[in-house]
This record gives sequence, C-alpha cells and structure tokens, in this order.
Amino acid sequence: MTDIKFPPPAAGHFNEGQLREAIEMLFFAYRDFTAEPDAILAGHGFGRAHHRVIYFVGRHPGMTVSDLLGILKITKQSLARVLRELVDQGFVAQVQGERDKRQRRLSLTAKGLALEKSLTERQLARIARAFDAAGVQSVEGFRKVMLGITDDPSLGRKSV
Amino acid sequence: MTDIKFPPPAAGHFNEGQLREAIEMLFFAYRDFTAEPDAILAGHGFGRAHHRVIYFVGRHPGMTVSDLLGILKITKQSLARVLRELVDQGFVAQVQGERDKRQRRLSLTAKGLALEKSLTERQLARIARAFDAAGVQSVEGFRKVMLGITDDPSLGRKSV
DNA sequence: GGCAAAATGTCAACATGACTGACATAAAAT
DNA sequence: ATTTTATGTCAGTCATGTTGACATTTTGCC
Repeated sequence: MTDIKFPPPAAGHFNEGQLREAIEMLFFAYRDFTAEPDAILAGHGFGRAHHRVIYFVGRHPGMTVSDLLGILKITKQSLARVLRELVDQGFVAQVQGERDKRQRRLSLTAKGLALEKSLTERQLARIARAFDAAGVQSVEGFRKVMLGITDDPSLGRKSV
Repeated sequence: MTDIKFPPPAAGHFNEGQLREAIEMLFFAYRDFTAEPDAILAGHGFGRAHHRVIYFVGRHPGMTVSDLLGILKITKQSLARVLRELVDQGFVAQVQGERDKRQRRLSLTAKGLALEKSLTERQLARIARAFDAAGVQSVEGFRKVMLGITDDPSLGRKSV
C-alpha cells in the first residue's frame, strides 16, 4: 500500500513526513512505555492515575495537594478519588503542614515506596536500554527535543 | 523478589536521575502534546480516541479495521464505537475490499481530511518548533531514543 | 462440497479516569 | 473582620477502555 508521500526537506527544516514520524513515535513510545506498569497496577485494582500520584509523591516527598494538581493538570475532584484510595490503603501518608496548617504534605509509606519501585523499575530499565543503545550524544538530542515539545518545562516541576 | 535493587555500575552510563528525567519528559511532553487537539475535539463531541483513528486512517488510506486494531492495540469493541461515530457523521468512509470482501477499507472523506488537518497541524507545528530549535543532530538522537523505547518499532506500523 | 478460520459487527455489563458545578471548612492573609 | 487560599466532598456526566458472548459473511483448505 502506498502511504502518503511528502516533499523533500527544505534546507535547515524538516518535512512533514519527518514531523509525522515524530508524532507517531510519541504515540508508540508512550503506549509501550505505559503498558508494563498498567499490568502491575491492574493487579492492585489501580490504574495509571494511581501510578502518576505514586510517582510524583515519591519523587517530591512533602509536596502538597496543590503541587500535585499543578503537575498532573487535572481537577481536584479527579485527584481526590485516587488519592483517597492510596491513603486509605496505606500507600500514601498525609501530614498537616507545619508553617501552613491548611496543607496536607504528601509522602509515600514503606508500602508505597515498594509499589513505586516495582512500577518504576520497569520503566527505568526500558529507558536505560534505549539510552545505552543510542549513546550519550543521542540522549542529549532526545532531551533537547523533548523539552522543546513541552509547553513550559519549568512549570509543574518545581522542587518542593 | 529477585530484582536488582541498584543497577550495577557496568550496566550503563546513565544514573537513575537522568533516567527519571526521561520518564518525566515523556509524561510532560505527551500531556502538552495532546492538550491542543483535545480542546478542538471536544468542540466536535469527540475525544482523543477519535483523533487517533482519524490520524492513522489519514496516514494509511485503505487500511483495514484489523490494521487499525493492530496499531492502536485496543479491543474491537472499543474501536467500533469510535469508528461508528466517525462513519455515521461522515468523517470516515468504508468500502468493501476487492480481493477480500470481508474487509472494510477505511479512508477519510473530505470532511475527515479537513478535521485531520486542523488537529494535526497544531501538533506538527509543535514538533517543527522543537526540531528547529534542537537542530538536525539532536533530532537524529531523539529518533534513536524514541525507537529504543518502543517495543518493536516495526510492528503495528506496517505499510498497508 | 463441506467446514474451519478469519474479518467484522454487535449487545451487554462494567471500570477507570476525566469533567462541571456546588458547597463546606479551616487557616492564612489582608 | 473579611476575604482568599488549600483542601475536601457530594452528585452527576462523559469518554474510553475492558470482558464475554454471539452473529454474519467470506475465505481458504481438505
């Protein structure tokens, strides 16, 4: 079958075929990248949303609910359900903020850390394989492009 | 469990911080990359699933339902709902296969092509910006890493 | 010719994760 | 003292995925 053909690249630019390849790589990489953890999560009765919460709370212990909402860019009602399940089942701990007592500072329990590890190690291994195969130079290129695709790489990722 | 807790130094050149950065870049890039089309789709009463169908049918006119299922890796029941809406509303056309009359060969109508364009051009512009800013060398690195992250870059992407 | 397998469609029930809108409480900031 | 912020909660809805079961048409094989 003849797929759509695109004009050759103009100097210094990229043609539509190359750009579309990137669109597709994002889809395929993300699809495969999330498949393994999804399978593990299903065994716990959890979904991808739980993984995201566990991941970012593990990455930034002591973060507030606001911080998390800012990173995930979902509504607090959506987050609430997932977070409540994780707290109720002892994966995430909440402690009242010291300076600001309205805040609930989030962190992983030992149980939460264990789950985070089992989920993330698959993804880390996948990335490590890809990085090692591609080499340091390629990884630097990958970083540049990924940051360029992201709206504002500094937002929603502040240290907490 | 028998998993290795800490990667042996010989395993690769990249530390966990660098690998985790990649995990996060995938999340943030994908999140922002899908936000713009999602907004447009919402105006049509469609979702991201419709976009994926429109995208791949546009990319591979004449593809079969089987081909599409192989790419999207969802169940036929999930696809059916989305596809039926797109066909009913005149975005996607189905014609019986010539050689194999069981097949429904999919393609975009003029209306479908217009929607595909309006959705994809935002994403193409985003990628083009990132590619131009990063440079040819970085784009090649990006490609290598993304292909390495994907399970089998040749599968689910065959020419139809 | 007969029959199994393939390509597709469809019905039903359900889970997950997102949304909007409204309202409540406690603490901080003004 | 009042407003704003951080958080929580209830209720309803929607989009997208799942499993399981079954039907139709067509192809390919013995």
